[in-house]
Amino acid sequence: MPVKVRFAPSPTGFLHIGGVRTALFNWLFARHVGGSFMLRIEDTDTERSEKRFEDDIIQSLEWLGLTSDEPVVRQSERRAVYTRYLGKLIDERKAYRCFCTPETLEADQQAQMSQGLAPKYRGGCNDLPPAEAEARASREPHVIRFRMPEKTVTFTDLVHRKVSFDLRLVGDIIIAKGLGEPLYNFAVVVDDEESGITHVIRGEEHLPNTPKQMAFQEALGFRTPAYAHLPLILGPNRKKLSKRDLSKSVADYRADGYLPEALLNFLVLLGWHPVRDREVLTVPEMVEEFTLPRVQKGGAVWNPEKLEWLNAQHIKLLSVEELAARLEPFVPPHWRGNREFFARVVALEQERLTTLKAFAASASFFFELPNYPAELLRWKGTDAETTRGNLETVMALFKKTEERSFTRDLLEKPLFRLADERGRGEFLWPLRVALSGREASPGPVEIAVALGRIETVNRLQIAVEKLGGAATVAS
RNA sequence: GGCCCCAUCGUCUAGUGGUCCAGGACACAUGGUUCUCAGCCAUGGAACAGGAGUUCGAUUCUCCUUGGGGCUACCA
Repeated sequence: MPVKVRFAPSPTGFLHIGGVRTALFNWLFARHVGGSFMLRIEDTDTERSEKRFEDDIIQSLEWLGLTSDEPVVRQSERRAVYTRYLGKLIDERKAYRCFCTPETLEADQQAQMSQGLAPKYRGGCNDLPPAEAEARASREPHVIRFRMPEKTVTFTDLVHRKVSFDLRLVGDIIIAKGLGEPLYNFAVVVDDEESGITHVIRGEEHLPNTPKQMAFQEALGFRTPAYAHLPLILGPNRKKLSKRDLSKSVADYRADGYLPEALLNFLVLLGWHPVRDREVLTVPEMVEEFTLPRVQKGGAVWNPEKLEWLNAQHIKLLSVEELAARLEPFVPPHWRGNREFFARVVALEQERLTTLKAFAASASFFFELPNYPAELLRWKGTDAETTRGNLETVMALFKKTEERSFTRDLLEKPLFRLADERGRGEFLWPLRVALSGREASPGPVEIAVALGRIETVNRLQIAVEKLGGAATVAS
């Protein structure tokens, strides 16, 4: 049977990091073995499910490149199917209608827990004669309970190895609020069977659900897929990452200038490790190397610094053209007016960038005349006269340089000879500040070359004037 | 409370009985690199939770303790 996996989020919130990790591992597993991956929207809870969340999930997955090989399935569109199986279970006496009130149930549950018992249903509806139950069903609100077999279930989890649960402790759980309203555990089993899912890869919080779902499969005559429960992603407090820890959704990371491949790279390393120690991986490399047996058992704490570092690494991996294209949504349109110039700036900033978003702030001086106080031009208290003299010297040098010789190679030599004569700090610092207006920026020659001769001289002129020099050296 | 899962540097992890006085990455510290910041390079500190057992030999196997986590909904 061909391998088939699914990612089955419920649209009750924006797609978050934990969800992406589950989707990623499913997708990688499918790609690695040549199987298929599908998306199923688990919207059986009509109260909490919202269309905008579903849209966000689909769009985010698309941005990440974790796309479904098949049309998206929505549980809300499959009610008739669940109803049919529910009816079958009731007819076969494997499930029954329960008329107990939530209040009664909760009281009994409390009572059991205070006695140190595992709370389970003992309300008595399991003994109701079928005819009577059917009669009451038409006029009384009720739920449907599954007659849980009294036995221990043992199964082999692909990451945890052997796991076993005693179903006697679980009892007759509710599988639907009525014939038309199935609950999670039941709907999952039906859909996985009908979709031909061979491997269920999901978060470890579902481990206790597995034996229940296996009991349903047995009752319905379904096959049992292979299971792999992934370790949880933990917040700084070592608890399951919640929306509170991570007010950030995938869309937020996108807006903050993270690359999808960097986010994926970071996530794949949370609970999995390649055979070799190389950690910066492209998506094709992840597909190539991913295997389930190398998945970790313990939970992993989310650490944003490493994500930043990986993002910087992936930015460096991009070609200048590609990076320029990805930067588009993050910069004012007029910056991109001159494509050639924009590319030159991108090339300069590439190695110092950690996020796409940071580009606008650190590169703005290339596109707009910098505004800075005159004092900034003076290196460690060098007096204004000396500083101005140094700037005028550079300006003179640049002015007599031919346009075609205004390159990094040809400029560096004479400039550094001068810098050695005048003192590197005293000479280079004011030059760099004159061009960038910043305390921190790329090197002066690099900026000058990117800016071009005319604009460079122009900015030097402005700096000289700031230091009280006359605009004498006009050309 | 009950059931289940887990346990190597601060964090992510390598490690499947000897090759481990435990390796890599992030972060941190120090030094180097054309002024600055970043980057890059080098160096450094930093861990097998504890106790029994199995074994000639345990980070690796078993058990217990401790610690952490998940589940225990007419949520998923």
